[in-house]
Amino acid sequence: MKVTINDVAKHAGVSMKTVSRVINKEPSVRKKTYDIVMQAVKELNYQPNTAARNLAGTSSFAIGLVYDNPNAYYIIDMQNGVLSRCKEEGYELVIHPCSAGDPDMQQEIATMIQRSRLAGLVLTPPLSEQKHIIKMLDDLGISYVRLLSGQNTPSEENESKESIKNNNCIYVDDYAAAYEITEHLIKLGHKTIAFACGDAEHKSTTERLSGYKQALKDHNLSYNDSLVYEGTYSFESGVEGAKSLLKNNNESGITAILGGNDEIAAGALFASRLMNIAIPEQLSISGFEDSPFSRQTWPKLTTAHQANSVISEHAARLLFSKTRGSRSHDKDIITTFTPSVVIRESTGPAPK
Amino acid sequence: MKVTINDVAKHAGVSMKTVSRVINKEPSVRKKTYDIVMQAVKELNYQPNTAARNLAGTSSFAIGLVYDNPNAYYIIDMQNGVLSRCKEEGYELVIHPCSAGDPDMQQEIATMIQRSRLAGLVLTPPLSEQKHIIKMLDDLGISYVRLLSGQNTPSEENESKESIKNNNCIYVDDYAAAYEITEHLIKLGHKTIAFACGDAEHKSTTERLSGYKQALKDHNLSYNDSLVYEGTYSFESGVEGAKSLLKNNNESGITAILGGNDEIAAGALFASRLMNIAIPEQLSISGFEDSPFSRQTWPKLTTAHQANSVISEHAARLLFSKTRGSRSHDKDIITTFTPSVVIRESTGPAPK
DNA sequence: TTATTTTTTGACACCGGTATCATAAAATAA
DNA sequence: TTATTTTATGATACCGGTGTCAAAAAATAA
Repeated sequence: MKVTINDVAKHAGVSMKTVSRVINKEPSVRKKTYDIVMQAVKELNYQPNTAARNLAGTSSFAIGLVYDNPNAYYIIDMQNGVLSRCKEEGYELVIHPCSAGDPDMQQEIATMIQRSRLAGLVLTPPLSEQKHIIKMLDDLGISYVRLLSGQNTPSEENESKESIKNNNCIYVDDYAAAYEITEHLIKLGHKTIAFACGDAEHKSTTERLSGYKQALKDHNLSYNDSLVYEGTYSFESGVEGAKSLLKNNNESGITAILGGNDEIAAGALFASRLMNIAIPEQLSISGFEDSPFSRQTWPKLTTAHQANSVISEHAARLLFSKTRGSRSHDKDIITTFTPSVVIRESTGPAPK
Repeated sequence: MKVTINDVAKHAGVSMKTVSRVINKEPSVRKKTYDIVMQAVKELNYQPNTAARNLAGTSSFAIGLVYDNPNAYYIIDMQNGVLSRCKEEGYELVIHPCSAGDPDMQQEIATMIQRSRLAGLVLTPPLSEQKHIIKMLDDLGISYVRLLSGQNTPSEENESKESIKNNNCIYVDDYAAAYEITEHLIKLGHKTIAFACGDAEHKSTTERLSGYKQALKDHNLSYNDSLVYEGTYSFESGVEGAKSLLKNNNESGITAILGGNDEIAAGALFASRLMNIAIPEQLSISGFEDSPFSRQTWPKLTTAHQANSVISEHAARLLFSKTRGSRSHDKDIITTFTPSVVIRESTGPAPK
């Protein structure tokens, strides 16, 4: 019934260690031997037992994906990207949702690592941005890859002496994307552009805000605190944000709202409906992320496309390249992604 | 650094087998011994190594969740529900997205089971409804739990002689829910109610359709094929469905559309906007599932609430109850869930 | 050809638990 | 109290691989 490495060895007429070498693609196995073994593997349909490998080996064949993010689309994309890489490498994925609020989250993560003997971890924001988590992982001596908002400029991480290494990060350049999308609005003639931010604890929030500010500056538009609504990355926050920004019959004269993400934008859209404001005729609204969401609102959202599953796949690549010998070529790993603007129907020329 | 069962045994002054008994809650351990061991476990912060347990034991400490469903909200809920139970029981979860189209999906699932020595599987629709999958699992002799649309009536599964057992299913009574939601519309005075269906391969589609039909019948409304649009469980299908149903300036005189799920309903909403139809004044639209989605449309969707994470948690319970001794009390397991109507703003009295 | 180096292969001890079955201790019966 | 039954505990052989290191084979040098 179940085929073990010994069966394969016998079938191929070699020792089990040789089979082990073959399935692990270790060097110094003669081509001929390799072929014979692979043949046997195929004929018997051998599947190495993960538990045994994990137990015997120094590093296990499983990595973890830790997230604290309520955005289902985002999470699914992350999972799928990492998963596809895992499959490629014959690894298992242990998913671990958690909530930052939880006081024993750290303990929980540590427990998970120990129990499953994880070879590494992929961390998504905002967890990836929390120093105490990083510190814990460093102390544990486990390798990990962080998904981060920002650019890959070492100087920026000025965490002084004990500087957190930045060769294990995948960056999403939210700054550039926000700049681009703001510029898009400016080019449409908008002069009073508001920004409905996401959670302050996400670095992406400040990155996107900076890009927005810089774009305004570069186009000689003045920045105004009152045009920034500090909320969270949620639909509800988008609703509240829009209401707040457009209060008193839009006394600020806002003609465009940049949403911190698609959900915020959708919320703003919703609020606009409540207030009887026509989109995009009276008000332009743009999102961020290009989740399926953005195609299901009315009107469809202009947004910045972020290829989450690709990003997470590269995160996994990076992790594997550090974990085992660099089986996957480091050269193929992209470490900085810049979302690109996707123009749909929620933005249009500024009203007269 | 890492604590093994032997360390605990030494610390507690017992044999490692006794420790094993304690952590597995096996009977016949004296209370006193139990306490001593638990004390040691705590003091050393011992975490049993999953790989070792999987390898040594007859059944492993991991279950799998297999799904082929593009609905992110649904999947996340499923995962979280199962995961919470796994945590409780000290199991790992291996997630496995797959696509029914894939010809070697069966092989893939078999491989996964073998590699990870899974103790069991939770199957979500539509996979849970595919006979060849079930057959394969039966042949493999692996235990599994199916999430199914329907009621727990043995007679219904008339798969003849080799009758598939139905003591390993969790049912969602879509029939009853559809009946209820249709009745809601009827009571609002609607007489021409259309139904935009989901995928034919989902049993939920036929269940919901039956409920809809029965409600019409019980209220002396005639059923009409032309009022049923056969689509898929997607936003786009909702758009197309509504367009098709309301064609020629709504020649059929439809006053309400029942969406097969929330996405379809959202799509129908979208289409209505395109056609300048006011919701709910001119047309009522209802969804199904109560995903976060349904609260983020304009107007918010009347729908049938389905507690996916609770459902999947019970699926996991059921699986565990079959896998190991019934540590969790079977009595606590709910095997049939009936979604309940949630009334929001997308439905209203039928227009004159 | 033989000696030497390098490459390929294999024997065997683990990894950290669980399963089995024998043994010791406690409970009950005589 | 002693014999008998029941219950709690321990000794030890695995589970299916990987890591180490030594032996065998092949390649190269002498």
